Amino acid sequence: MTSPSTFPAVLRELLRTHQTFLSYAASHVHTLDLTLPQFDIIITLGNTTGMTFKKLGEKTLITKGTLTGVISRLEDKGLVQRGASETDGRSQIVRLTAKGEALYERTFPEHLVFIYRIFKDYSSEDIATLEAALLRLRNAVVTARSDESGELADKTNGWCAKVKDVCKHYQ
Amino acid sequence: MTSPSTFPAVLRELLRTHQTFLSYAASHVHTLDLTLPQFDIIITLGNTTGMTFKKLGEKTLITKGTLTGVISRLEDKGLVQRGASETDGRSQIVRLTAKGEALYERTFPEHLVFIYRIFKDYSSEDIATLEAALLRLRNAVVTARSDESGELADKTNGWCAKVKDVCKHYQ
DNA sequence: ACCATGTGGTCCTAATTAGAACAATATGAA
DNA sequence: TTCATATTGTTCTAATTAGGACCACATGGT
Repeated sequence: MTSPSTFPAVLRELLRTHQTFLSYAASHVHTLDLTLPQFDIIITLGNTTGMTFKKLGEKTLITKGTLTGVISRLEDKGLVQRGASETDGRSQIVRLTAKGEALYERTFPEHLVFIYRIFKDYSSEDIATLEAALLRLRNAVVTARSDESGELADKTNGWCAKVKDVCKHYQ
Repeated sequence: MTSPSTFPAVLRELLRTHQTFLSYAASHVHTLDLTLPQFDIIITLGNTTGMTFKKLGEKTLITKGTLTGVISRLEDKGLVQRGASETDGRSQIVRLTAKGEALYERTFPEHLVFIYRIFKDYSSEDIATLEAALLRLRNAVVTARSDESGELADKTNGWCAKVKDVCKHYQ
């Protein structure tokens, strides 16, 4: 428990940090004439014999509807190629082309170094701690989401009045 | 310093946590027939006499180009209104309308409770720790970004070979 | 074999996003 | 004042995003 006026701050910070990091990563990726999701696909497919749309979406956190477009654009650039799955008639296997593989080999280490600079002053424990803190927050969200069904209406009615006062002073 | 194979994991976790949280928050906001950025504007404008586009963009982390569209859509819904600034001929002041104010009063406490459920098992220190960890990461990104100019080319060349080996085993 | 149900990808829409170009206004130096 | 420069908000474009509808194929039970 904490004072209600403080907890949204941590979420703002989550958004801010997320945005700052993405902007940093993008500044490098854009020099390769790729968008961040596109490069994410290249990285995920690197050193791999290919992957289903479903698995690719799970790894990169890209929704299937979006994924179709991203892959198509990479296909237009000649970096990836689609192929039919041999075991499942519905599935498409996405692979890097030779050109895509070459791009990966050439740019991924560079990108890794670029990202690595962020953690210059981090110890192993620092990173582990940060990751654990993020994981905990994510699990807390998942828990809240699963608790949501039905209970919310009951519990919040009592709280609303109390929180309403706090809102006046928020910000 | 840490093993290079581990640090991208923490960034993946940042993206995953961010996405999970946004999806949770959106599940509530969508019941109000608003998008997340739209509701963010309503919240930011609540209990306020209005705000410049610039300030609104800084608070909500929405780029000015995007902001114009978001505000226009909220204007169409009759929730906000634009007005000229009296001190600066370039500025537009965005305000909640009476309808927008009413929506804010009615839904913000509800939303706060909804978000609050996430931190059910967090102590004050837990939240402070999390926020500090995020802030530190953000500052680390900012530092890396400002160190970037010129130095990168020199330093990375030596590292690339070393990192290249690691990449083989990554994932 | 047949059918109900579920799953994998594609397509569509409305909205957001970053980035760049642009017009109008402000600001400060000469 | 006058001019160079910076800032504010709008507009435009290409890409991403979530969500839903849809089709083709899989799977399991009968």
